[in-house]
Amino acid sequence: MSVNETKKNFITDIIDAHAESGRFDGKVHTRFPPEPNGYLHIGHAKSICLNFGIAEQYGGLCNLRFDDTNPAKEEQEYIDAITEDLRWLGYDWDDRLYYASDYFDQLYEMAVELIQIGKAYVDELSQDEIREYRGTLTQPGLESPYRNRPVAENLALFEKMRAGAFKEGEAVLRAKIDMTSGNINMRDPVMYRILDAPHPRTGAKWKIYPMYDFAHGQSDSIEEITHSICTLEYEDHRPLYDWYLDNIEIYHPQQIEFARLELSHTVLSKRKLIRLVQENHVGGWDDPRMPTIAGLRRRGYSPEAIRQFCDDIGVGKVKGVVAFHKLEYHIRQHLNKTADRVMAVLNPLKVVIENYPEDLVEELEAINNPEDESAGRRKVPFSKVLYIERDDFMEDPPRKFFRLAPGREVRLRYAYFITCTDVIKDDDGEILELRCTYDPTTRGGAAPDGRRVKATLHWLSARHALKAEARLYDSLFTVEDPEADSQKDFTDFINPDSLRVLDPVFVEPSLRHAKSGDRFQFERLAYVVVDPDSTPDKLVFNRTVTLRDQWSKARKKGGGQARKKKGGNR
RNA sequence: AGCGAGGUAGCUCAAUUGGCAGAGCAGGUGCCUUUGGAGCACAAGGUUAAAGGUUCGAGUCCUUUCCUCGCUGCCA
Repeated sequence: MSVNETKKNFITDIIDAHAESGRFDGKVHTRFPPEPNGYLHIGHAKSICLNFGIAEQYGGLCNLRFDDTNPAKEEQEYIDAITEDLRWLGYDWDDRLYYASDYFDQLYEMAVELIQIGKAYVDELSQDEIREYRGTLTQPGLESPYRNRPVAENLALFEKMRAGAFKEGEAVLRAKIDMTSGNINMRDPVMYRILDAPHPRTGAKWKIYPMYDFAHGQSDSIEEITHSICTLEYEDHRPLYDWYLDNIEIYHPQQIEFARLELSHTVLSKRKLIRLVQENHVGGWDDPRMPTIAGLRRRGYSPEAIRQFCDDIGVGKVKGVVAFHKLEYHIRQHLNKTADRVMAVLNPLKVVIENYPEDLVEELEAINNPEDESAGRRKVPFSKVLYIERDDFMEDPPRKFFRLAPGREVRLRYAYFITCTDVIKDDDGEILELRCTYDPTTRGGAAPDGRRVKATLHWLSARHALKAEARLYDSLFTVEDPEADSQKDFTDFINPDSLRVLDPVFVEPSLRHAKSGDRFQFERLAYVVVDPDSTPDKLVFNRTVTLRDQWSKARKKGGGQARKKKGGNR
């Protein structure tokens, strides 16, 4: 996997500056800290590539740490899925798999320490009262009446919280910082709350759980992380991150914030993704239309393409929206080099070669991947009755349509030149089949007399073709930003044609033993992947992405009949 | 209004830290082609949000203004 070793950005600038000043002895140790409350998505991939990538770039290490401080939301299913996706993306953390919950005992001791030095207190204000006392963005907050309890009382109360003597919401442990701070995170933030929920890892041992802010920095510290990279919305939390570390007086990593990925034509918030799943707008977390890693995998995306994409978009502090077509660019780029070409006909039109012998079957040689000679060659059977794509024939073709038409000659890829001699229709005028003749001297697709044709068509021998199912996926949303309209719900913009199932379609017999996850290019159509729903009797193909299509682009622009604007004013 | 962050090509990012504003993608034009794919070539795209200042020299430093985003969970 080629990674740009010299890729520079504002984070590497910071790291280089640290190396210069000697702050971390030139060491680089990062971590990827997902909360196991959902599946990983393409936005996480950016963070993953960043954290693991930077560690690799500097010869350092990157830990995997599950940020599991809220048992009300977290599940083992997500831990397993996240682990699988990370491995699939190609990352490895050796034995450095950690959980914030591993540190619950130490965190508790740190809290006790802060109480002892008078910097934390047990507050018995209700949740609503705490909100009122907090003040607003423009007005300072008020100190809680419980703020100045004696240390001994705080210690006893905190112990009672731990022992389960309070119910949820009856008491919290707060840091004693500054209720007038312009940064609301510093207005005596909650350190511990009571949660009456079993934890996936610690079970019923704890009744109190640390908040993110009280767990994250110390976890980084315990693991001796040097650079704690997170997204922009934690900028306001950095003073608190620093405050805990400084007051507990332990090793102090550097938090650095970057702009999270925004992608057009999709949503990336866990809240919205979970709604797509729960409201059955999609088939699950791994639905090929989902921007999750599992979804992209099932869609046919490769780890290489995702990593290249992340490398391409870079990292900065400016929020922006990356066009979805950029992701598509990278998967095309990778699959063009690696995917074997095969022929498939999605919408068949029967073609009878009138001058071809009735029972003859020829095995014609086809190139598996013109971009990769080592992919080798295969045989494709040719016979008298064929299928071609219905779109590849027009009875009355417009000017720039180069494919088959009455009287016109085209090439069948790797086979022969054929000429359309007749169009057979039913009573309604629907085209049933085409009659053609072939030129035996053009076997393999080259004309000895040097004459040329303007189009090359893919085809299948009708009696050898395999039936299969094709799932044609398109963008899940019809608009660039489904969240832009505050009057409407993002689900209002779901594309009703985001999945079109074609059954049956026909594919060449060489595909008989294709396995789930195998990726191919259906020549002239699309890149596809074999779906896990496939059975030995019936393959199911998911369309990953279409090929770039100049013809349909030209057609959209006005059928190729370039015409000058009237009026002529500029 | 308070605190914080940010504004470089349509989009995503660079600019050797004060020294000729450059790439990739998208869009455009042409070439080539046994995928209308792939590939190749070329052109275009900018008042660096704005104004002022320092300087031989400013995207970069200073001042002011404008605009965008985040923050008032016992979520992360």
